[in-house]
Amino acid sequence: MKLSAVDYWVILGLSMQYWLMKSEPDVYGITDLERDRITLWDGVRNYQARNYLKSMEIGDLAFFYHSNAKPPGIVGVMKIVEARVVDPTQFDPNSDYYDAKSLTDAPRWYTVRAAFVREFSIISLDTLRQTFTPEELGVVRQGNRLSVLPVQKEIFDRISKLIS
DNA sequence: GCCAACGTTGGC
DNA sequence: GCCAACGTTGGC
Repeated sequence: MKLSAVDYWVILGLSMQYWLMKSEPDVYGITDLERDRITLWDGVRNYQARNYLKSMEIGDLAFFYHSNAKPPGIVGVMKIVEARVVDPTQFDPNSDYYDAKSLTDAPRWYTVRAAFVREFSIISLDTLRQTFTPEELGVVRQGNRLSVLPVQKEIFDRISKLIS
């Protein structure tokens, strides 16, 4: 019997986690990730989002969400391939994400490496609003600015069924 | 381009 | 520790 990685997770009693991560397609979109295959998710400078990034584990899946897009929405899936990576841009004075208050021996900003899994036709914010309540899916909440959000397994599965 | 939402900063 | 001012996000 051949076991998949997910089977091992189940056997070990580990639960896989699911996420939604935003990026502006003009800055870094799903086609950029498809080209690069793997990317370092740098530049997050919000503590709540950082805390979610820190709790990600290898094998977790995340929806790729295009923000500031016409229309905004979910456009693909990626897989976390490296957890708790120190975001190097915090120490780079030439970076937009430079943080002068972050110390090299106590970095403030951690992130992940994520790999391209698939792209699909957009599940628009409009559709997400029609399908989910703000309690079920945080991204449909008005005024939601968090760029990294957890997604419950049940909701992840329901979104997956909307993929055409 | 507007502006509501909301996180962060800094004076007190 | 409070909260006003300010800056940013992100939909529209």
